[in-house]
Amino acid sequence: MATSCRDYDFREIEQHWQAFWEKDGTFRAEPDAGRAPFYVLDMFPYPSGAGLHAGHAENFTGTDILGRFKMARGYNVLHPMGWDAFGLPAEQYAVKTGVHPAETTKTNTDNFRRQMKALGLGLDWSREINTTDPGYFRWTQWIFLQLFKRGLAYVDERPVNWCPELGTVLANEEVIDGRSEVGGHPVERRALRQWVLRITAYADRLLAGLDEVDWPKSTKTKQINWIGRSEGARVFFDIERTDQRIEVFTTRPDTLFGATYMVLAPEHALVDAVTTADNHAAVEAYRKEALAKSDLDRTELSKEKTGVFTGGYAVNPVNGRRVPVWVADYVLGGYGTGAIMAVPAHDERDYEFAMAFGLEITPVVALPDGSAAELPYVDEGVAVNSGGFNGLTTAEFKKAIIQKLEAEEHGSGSVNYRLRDWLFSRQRFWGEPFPVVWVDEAAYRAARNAGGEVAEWLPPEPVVYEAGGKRHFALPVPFTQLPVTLPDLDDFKPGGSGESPLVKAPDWINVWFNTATGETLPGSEVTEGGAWVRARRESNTMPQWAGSCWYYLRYLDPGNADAPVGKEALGYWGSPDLYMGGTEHAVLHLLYARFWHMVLYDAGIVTTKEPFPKLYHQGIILGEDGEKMSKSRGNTVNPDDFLHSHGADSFRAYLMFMGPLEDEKPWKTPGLEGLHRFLRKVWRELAGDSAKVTGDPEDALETRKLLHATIKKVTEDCESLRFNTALAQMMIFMNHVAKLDKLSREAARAFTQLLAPFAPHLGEELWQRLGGTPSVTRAPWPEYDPALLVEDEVQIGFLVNGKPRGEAKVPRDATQEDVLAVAKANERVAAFLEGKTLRKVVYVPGKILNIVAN
RNA sequence: GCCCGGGUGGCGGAAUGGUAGACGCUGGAGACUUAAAAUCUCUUGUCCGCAAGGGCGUGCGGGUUCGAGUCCCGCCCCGGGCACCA
Repeated sequence: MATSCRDYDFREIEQHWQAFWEKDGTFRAEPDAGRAPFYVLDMFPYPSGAGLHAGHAENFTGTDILGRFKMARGYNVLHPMGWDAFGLPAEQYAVKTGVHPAETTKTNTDNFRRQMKALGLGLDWSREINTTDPGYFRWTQWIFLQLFKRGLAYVDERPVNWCPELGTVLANEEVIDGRSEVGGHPVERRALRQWVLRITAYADRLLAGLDEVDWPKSTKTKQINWIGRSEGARVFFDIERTDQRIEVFTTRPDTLFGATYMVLAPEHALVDAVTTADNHAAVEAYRKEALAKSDLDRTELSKEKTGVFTGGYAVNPVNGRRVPVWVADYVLGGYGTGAIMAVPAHDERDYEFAMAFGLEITPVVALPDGSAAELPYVDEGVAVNSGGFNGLTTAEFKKAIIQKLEAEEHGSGSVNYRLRDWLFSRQRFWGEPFPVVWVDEAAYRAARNAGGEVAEWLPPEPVVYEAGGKRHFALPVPFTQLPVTLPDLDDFKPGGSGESPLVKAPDWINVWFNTATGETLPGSEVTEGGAWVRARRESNTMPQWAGSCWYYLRYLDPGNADAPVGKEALGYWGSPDLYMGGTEHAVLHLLYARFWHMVLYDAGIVTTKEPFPKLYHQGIILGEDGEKMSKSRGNTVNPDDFLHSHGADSFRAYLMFMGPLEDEKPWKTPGLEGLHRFLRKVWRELAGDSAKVTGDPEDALETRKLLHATIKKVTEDCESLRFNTALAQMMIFMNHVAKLDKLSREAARAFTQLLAPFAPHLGEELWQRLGGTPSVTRAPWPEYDPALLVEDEVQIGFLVNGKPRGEAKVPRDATQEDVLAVAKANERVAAFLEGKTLRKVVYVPGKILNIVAN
């Protein structure tokens, strides 16, 4: 039943059809072998307290239009939604107010869901997922076990932002200019035990896979740069008077003869071994100072190079020269080997350092023509001062020197990555607990020897850390014991020692653990011996990225209790046909998710190498002032306001009409009013009291032609997500209809179908009023008749020497001679040709005739 | 500094190498109305001109082409990412 409103009462219409979709189950998706699947996926939102913002609305409207369009084209469309609901804001709110993060999450997701329904999004709510739901994170933990078992998860001491005043670790975004965002307390670097995932083991696959996906070029480039593969060589330099050697990575092994000193990063393990007694105090002081600096300070204060001589020397393996070893913070501990051979003649940083400290500079590369280059010269050239290698080009030299190094066991060809392993733990409450307990060595051996559930998930090498003179061994909480849920807490303040608030639940953190079955009991219970050992749970939680790394799989089979996703569901739906979201996730989320997908591929869970074959970014919507929306600027756009004042259909249509979906563009409320006017006009022409659709007249040829041109344009534009030009074409059609006295029912229905994905409520209402059966999304999409798009007469522009001088309609198949005759007869053209000799004529049928004359 | 995008009317934007500015907004003039709203009509790049029409115009400078917003070379500016990555 349509509504009975006489005017375009969008409030009544929108409510009515939202209720219909819910009752009808219009967007419920079930596998159907008879229909081709189409899976359209949005980056699921973090349900913040602020509610849906304009960017969300743009993102979800775009995918909704595509989904509805594909439904009408006969596809079985899956368009699901869910919540990336673990994360910092809910926890911070809990610390402040005592409200449990789960409660905040519930409130916020309810609000988001309400807003999405009010936007008229055709989503399958039966598949809604939430990363904080134990039924969901049970599988997040299971995937962690897969990583753990494969040796891809390990623990390491890593520096974090530690705020002594707050007694907590801070995320980078909580630190502003070296002080805590809350309270402005000083923040320092402090090494804490962390879980790390070995993403670097997949660096080459992550790089190679980019060739196989249809992604925006800029996003691929960002990932390529982030992975940062570089080819070069590892070279060993023996340290004088010790049996140790320093390993360096260089992309320019051809400059080895120019290595006149070496630099170790302050955190390098061999600093003590190299440093002589005389220099010990100075080196130690420098080291302390450097390590206290944050990454930011270390790079920002880097205008002048600093460093200190260790007093030690190493030996250049190619020429036996003694080279002094320095410590300087311009060498990064985390990249390469944390040590470099310095070639000041051919590296700007080394040059600057050598100049500052008066170190030797030996040029070993000359310009390609053999003449001396101005230093520092960092490009390729020909070798000089390089013994038997003189005269070789850079490329030849690289090959030759790597052979020599390998033969003499002083080095080898090598590949290095900028990509670091993924720091995977957070000292927070509101995240997935790790399915891990810590035990002593005896318990570890017991679990290993028991060969039970626990042993099944153990990695080949134990994961171990040392503290308080003891070694702690990680045991997996096996799959059968998942999920490991969060304990009840009413105080979410940090633990104070740098540990998460979870340590405040003594019976949760300290447990009895069964080394055979993996069962746990509260530590305070009296437990019999046998396989039961004392254990301490991992107190860290996983980062927010974890839940979002695999949610696209869970949508396919959200209720499955036996697997993260069933083979059948995965086989039917496959990968998302389109993944839409903002560019802010171009690197991290999309890289982490690809990494997990590859691990799941190796584990035989998924059958595709890449999770997201086609990716699209919607552009940022700026405030009315052309600046980024922000509360402090007061230029935010709240969808709720406009849904109420202009309606969801107008809001959606305007969002799509603003410009290309992927472009950054400013919001303009008068523009929204324009689209609202357009929809009102559609109502007036097709459904209002003065509607044109009465009786059933035959449309004039011109109207039919325009309708079919519109069907073609809208169809093609929907396929390629050019929604702005699709709407422009629909406006052209309506402008034409406005001039008519009557319009056929058939044409009105076809137009309604074209409009329906954009303005779905109005679409359903008109569709029913025009005699259709809801939902309009189930009616087959209109086809255009190509014969109607062929014009008998075409407009030709006349150009004289490339400048437009007139135009005329000519028969479609007119010859160049015919058209030239018409052009010459044109007054303006004739005037420009007067007194000139015709040199050349270019005729492009249907477009232009260019007469070249002088 | 390096790597990506992008510069078109008053504004958002449109244009397979083929008549630049579709469509929308804004502004101006008018119609309808007692009035307003709504709606409709005309107009709206710039300069010259009463007009017909003409000159100039897609960040700047060159080039290719019968023809360039579109392709090539060199700059400038804006946005984003990375940033001592050896």
